[in-house]
Amino acid sequence: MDHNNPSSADNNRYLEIGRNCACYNLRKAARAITKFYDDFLRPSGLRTTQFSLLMTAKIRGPVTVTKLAGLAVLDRTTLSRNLTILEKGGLIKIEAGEDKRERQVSLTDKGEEKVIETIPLWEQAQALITEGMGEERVERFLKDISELVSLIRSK
Amino acid sequence: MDHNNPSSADNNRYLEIGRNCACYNLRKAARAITKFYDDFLRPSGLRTTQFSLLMTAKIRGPVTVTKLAGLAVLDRTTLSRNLTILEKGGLIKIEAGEDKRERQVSLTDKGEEKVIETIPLWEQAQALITEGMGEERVERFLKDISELVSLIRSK
DNA sequence: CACAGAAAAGTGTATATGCACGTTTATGCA
DNA sequence: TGCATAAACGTGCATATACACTTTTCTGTG
Repeated sequence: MDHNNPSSADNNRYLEIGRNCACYNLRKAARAITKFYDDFLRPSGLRTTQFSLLMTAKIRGPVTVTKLAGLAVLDRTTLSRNLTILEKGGLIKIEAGEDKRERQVSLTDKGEEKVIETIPLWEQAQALITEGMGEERVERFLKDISELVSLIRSK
Repeated sequence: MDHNNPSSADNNRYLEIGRNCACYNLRKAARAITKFYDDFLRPSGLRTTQFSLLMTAKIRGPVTVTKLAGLAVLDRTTLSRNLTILEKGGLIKIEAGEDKRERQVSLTDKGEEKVIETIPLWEQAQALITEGMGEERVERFLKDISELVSLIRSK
């Protein structure tokens, strides 16, 4: 029972925190899966963050920065800098709206082409995850994630 | 059926990719939950990343940089920089090992105190997540996450 | 209309993240 | 023993992330 080590109970407590912490484990998984997808996407020159943003801008664009940030669960100022990179790469255009405060984001032709070129790479990564975990489980997992985000946002 | 819009089928495809992408949704959730925990931890001056690192170093320390990186699913060079910040804050110490290439990481007394001071803040955040999702579901979710990470690492 | 306040966006600063590459130290084999 | 190789770590660079603060523009109300 380790009577000689007064800190062993504490240590178990710490281990449990590490095992149970939703934030720690979610971040860990996000790092791992980001690397996994990034490795597949590398030939395209896009990172997953950039690919996701292009996809969202493609579907919802033209869209304002604030709206896009809400959709992507991203801080507006973070998005602002991410967009700058894509704009420099000629993949998106950012234009003033009627409301002069707003900036409307949309894909350029080059951006559209890049998305089309990258989708097959994404599919390779996604397929391996789906095969590995099983389709049903992935679906359940994504549902859990989605509800977790809703929960957090409601607090 | 939207016969006038030749791209509507494509658009549905894009929407589906966004809904199904494990990477995108996991990253989104990680951002949301990081902000959630960070808000609770703020009085401590620690971010969740730092708290997690201190906890891991506390449990496993003294431990080498490479080993710690493996435990935290973190690139070694990322960890190296994260550790520098904690060292400057006086929360950890990094000492040369017998093997002169290695650097042994462990908590300082100040680091130990900081962990103890921060745990109640972490508990507040964690409790809200557990209550909101339900204990069983959180457990299942963490299990899914853990197996996803194992799956990725096996590829 | 004028002005207070809100809304949209950007900047300064700091942390977080990982790839490519280089340096130091240890190890194993000819 | 000497040298090729590997292991451990750090640095340069670029992207990702968010908070605090500022600037520009709009909106509603007296």
